[in-house]
Amino acid sequence: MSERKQQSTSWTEKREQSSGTNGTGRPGRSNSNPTPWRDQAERPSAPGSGSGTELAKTYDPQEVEGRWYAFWMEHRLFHAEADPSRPPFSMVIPPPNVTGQLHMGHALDNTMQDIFVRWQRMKGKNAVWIPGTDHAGIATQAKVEEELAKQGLSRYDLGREKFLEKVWEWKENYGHRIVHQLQRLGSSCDWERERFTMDAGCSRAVREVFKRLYDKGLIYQGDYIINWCPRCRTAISDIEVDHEDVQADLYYLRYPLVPKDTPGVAGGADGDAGAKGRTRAGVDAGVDGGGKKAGAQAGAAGSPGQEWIVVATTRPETMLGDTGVAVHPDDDRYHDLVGRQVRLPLVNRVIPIFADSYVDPTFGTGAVKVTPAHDPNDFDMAQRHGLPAIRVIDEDANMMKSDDVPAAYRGLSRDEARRRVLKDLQAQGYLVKTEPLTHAVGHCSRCGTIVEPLLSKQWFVRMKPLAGPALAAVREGRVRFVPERFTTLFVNWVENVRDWCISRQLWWGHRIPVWTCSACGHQWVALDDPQQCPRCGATVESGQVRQDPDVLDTWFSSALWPFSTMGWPEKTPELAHWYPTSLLVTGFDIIFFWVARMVFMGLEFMGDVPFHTVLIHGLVRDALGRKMSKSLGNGIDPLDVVDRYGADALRFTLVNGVGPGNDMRYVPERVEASRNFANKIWNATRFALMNLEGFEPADTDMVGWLQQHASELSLADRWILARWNRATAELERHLERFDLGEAARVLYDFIWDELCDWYIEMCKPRLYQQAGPEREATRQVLWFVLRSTLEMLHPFMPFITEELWQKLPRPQAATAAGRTTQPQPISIMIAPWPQANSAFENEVAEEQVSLVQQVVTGIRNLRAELQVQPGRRIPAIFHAERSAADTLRSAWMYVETLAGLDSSQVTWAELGAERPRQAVAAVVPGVEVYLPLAGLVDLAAERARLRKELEQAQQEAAKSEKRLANAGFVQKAPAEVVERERERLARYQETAQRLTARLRMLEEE
RNA sequence: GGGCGCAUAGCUCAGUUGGUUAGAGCGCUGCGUUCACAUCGCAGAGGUCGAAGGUUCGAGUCCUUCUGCGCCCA
Repeated sequence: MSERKQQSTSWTEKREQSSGTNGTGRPGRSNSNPTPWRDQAERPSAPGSGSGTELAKTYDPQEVEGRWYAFWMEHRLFHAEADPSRPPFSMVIPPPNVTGQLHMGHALDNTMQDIFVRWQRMKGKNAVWIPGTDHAGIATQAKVEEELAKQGLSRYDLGREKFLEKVWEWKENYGHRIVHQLQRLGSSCDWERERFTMDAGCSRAVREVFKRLYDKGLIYQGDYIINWCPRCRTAISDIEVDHEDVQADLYYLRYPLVPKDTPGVAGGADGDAGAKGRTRAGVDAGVDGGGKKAGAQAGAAGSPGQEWIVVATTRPETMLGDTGVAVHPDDDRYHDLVGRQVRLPLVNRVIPIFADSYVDPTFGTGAVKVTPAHDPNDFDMAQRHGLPAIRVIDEDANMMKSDDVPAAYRGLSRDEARRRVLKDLQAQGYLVKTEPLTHAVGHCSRCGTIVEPLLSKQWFVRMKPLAGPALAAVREGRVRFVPERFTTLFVNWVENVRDWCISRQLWWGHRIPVWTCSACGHQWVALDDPQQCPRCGATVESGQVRQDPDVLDTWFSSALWPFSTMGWPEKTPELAHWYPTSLLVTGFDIIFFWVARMVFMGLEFMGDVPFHTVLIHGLVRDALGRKMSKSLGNGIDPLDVVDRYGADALRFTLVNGVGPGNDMRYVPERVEASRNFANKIWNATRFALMNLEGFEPADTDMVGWLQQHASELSLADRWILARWNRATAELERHLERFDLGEAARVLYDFIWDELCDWYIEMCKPRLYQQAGPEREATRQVLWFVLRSTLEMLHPFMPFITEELWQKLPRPQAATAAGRTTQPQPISIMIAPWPQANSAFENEVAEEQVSLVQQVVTGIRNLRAELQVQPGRRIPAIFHAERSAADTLRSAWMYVETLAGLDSSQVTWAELGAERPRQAVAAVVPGVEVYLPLAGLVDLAAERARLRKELEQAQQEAAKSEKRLANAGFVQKAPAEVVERERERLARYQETAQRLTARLRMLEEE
């Protein structure tokens, strides 16, 4: 059953086979890692590269994505070797179910991880993202059993060994589907390190862990009540049970009391203890409780003078297994009855009435029947009071064919049994009444079948000793949850954790490594399959030494994932360098299943937490806000979305503007918006390339270049660098806080609003002018801003950014002339991460462009109101303060172009000069612009418009005045805030004043 | 019963150390095909930030209560 590694991707058929991890638990290191750096001259013509000016008018992701993924794989850019000389960054993937296929939850989870690992890689970290799948015991076994069923076969027909061969076969054939799907998203996992929870290495880790826990007494076997799924035919753990409200009935049953002094009833020894199907609860707890069995005759329901106790139950069929009736100790109604006995109808067993504070006196009659073998709470009570547990329901959820079950009910399904029991109880006068009741019923989280609580012999892990250190780690902040609110969820669960039932009655999984010798009774755990009993020498061959037939819960192996994937229990360089991992990204739904258990196991076996930060995200819901589910059929296949809009668009949609930890709805319009965004970047680059013909980027860093060329920069150039610098710093801040929603928004706004809508428009005049140092400077700025912005966007949209980045010119002269030792990266994936630098700050430029924007927008507004032809150049009259006039004159080219003015018909005057009459006006702080458009001006409309503006300005001014009139504000608020408020007031007052003047004038007409 | 989350423009959602005029996408209105982009551009309309109190000079943001919806645990 050796596991063969099938390294393959959707696109890279010819990729050389790497040794990978080959299931030995040691990541392969056969290939020396070829340097991912190459000189420009050696760079292969980029896939599909052509001259940039040939860029298509719209972006076609289908044509681009596969190529680049193949390129990355070919150059092993996802692969990392542990390099102690560089700071580490590591993540392990939450292993998807090997039978699964990609859904939106995976898409979100993996997009987030990919963003972080690509970001950290570009920052120069020794970054690795270890992928893999889990064997999904029940799910996978069920899949294969389904296949067999089509041929009319069951797994029992094949036998265990043959069946497992089938499962492995199935896994080899179909298990890579989800891996290919992850690759289509662009996931930059180190596929050479791909692992599977049942590969040799992980299996070794499982055995090692089992043995150490067993030897330490933290794993035990015992008869306890567990959750049994009759359809999966296995035990499942508490958290694999989903409680759903069900409309049901509450039945009130009358149990006749045994008369006080009936001889031969009290103290009857239970001669059947230990008989088949009957187990004494409390044995393991050390409580010495004797069962009671009476031989008295059943009394007829209608006997005169008969006393009763009425119990309420939702599961009347379980009454066959009742071994007691419980009431609350403080319940006065039943005080006298505690210690008495009842005779169980239909069964005739005599059982005691006892008091236990678990009982809720307000529920039903305040008296409950106790069925220890089929109810967890009853089981606990039985343990406390030493009552026997009698199993009456079997593994198929049918009534047991045992002496404990009256013959009439043996073999019936639990539902049928309920009907028959009720009928008989009613016939005999024991059914008092029935009430409707909505209550929570446990369902198997995998198949939805109603879970049957069963008393059963299973393996358990003691959780309390493991939970302590985990709590401490979280409380001390060694493991941090983001968003923080998930910490309490974790802590509450861990504080109340119960022992973990780890055995599963399946064939597919890690078989429990416990052997028992029937010759001498020895039981032991072995790391390697034994041939004989170490104590008496009895052999496996003889059939005297047997391995436990059950397998372990899949989550047992998943709990070891952060270190088993790195080669534990060997001491590997990977563990030394990359453990603890840096970040775990997952959904809140598996905090208990997986996150908590990894923390437990990591602390126990590695002596350290498995990760420092746990980033929790929400669910992807459908457009109506419903959970996506198979049964509803409302799931969206992420790959359909990728086919249609591209992986980049899907990725961006999944993170853009999503609040941390919040659920999100999948709305197709949002993907379209992201697709449009991709197209916007595509066309911005297309424009740049059309204007970068013959351009050679400077062979120094941008800060150095700026120092040398500052005087050649235009206002727009200085402005975009300042804005770029802000965006860069802000992006970094959000990424550091793990807030991808805000990070993506920063990129979106910067690229669309500032880079495309303003900078590209503003730099056109210079680009269209004759060659010279100024044009070259602008080309350098355009090139730099675009390229570095692509780099910052790359973690979010890896494909399109790579495609465009490759098409942009690179500083090739530098390397060719040997003037720098810094080689050029062959891929944006390993380009250095852009960093903000104070050299780019420029508040003056920002203020000046802000004025230009206000003036331009004001003029455009007037043009739109007056329906002036967009292409028509119009005259204007500027009244402006000195400084504003200076700014506008120096930025005249922008104003003229962007506002569509005819410069030969523009006149200037001081603010306050006589205002023109037949004109509309835009009023901006420090500037009034008049458009003398005789014939177009509707004075009534103009007055109405100005009045509205005046009203707004007055309102704002009033707000400021009020604030400043408040002594507390002036005294207590920071001086900076007060100063800003004063400026604000002055600005609005000035504007209001000028609007008033203008209005008065127009009203004189 | 306990805990958590959400409630902001017609719709879907951002808005974390409390501080200018609360933002985006989609939708809507008007105009527009001059060579980056109609998967586009320009301009615009649209919100008493669920309700009521409180803290504060100042609250969408912090506290309390309430209402409605959702989730988790018992």
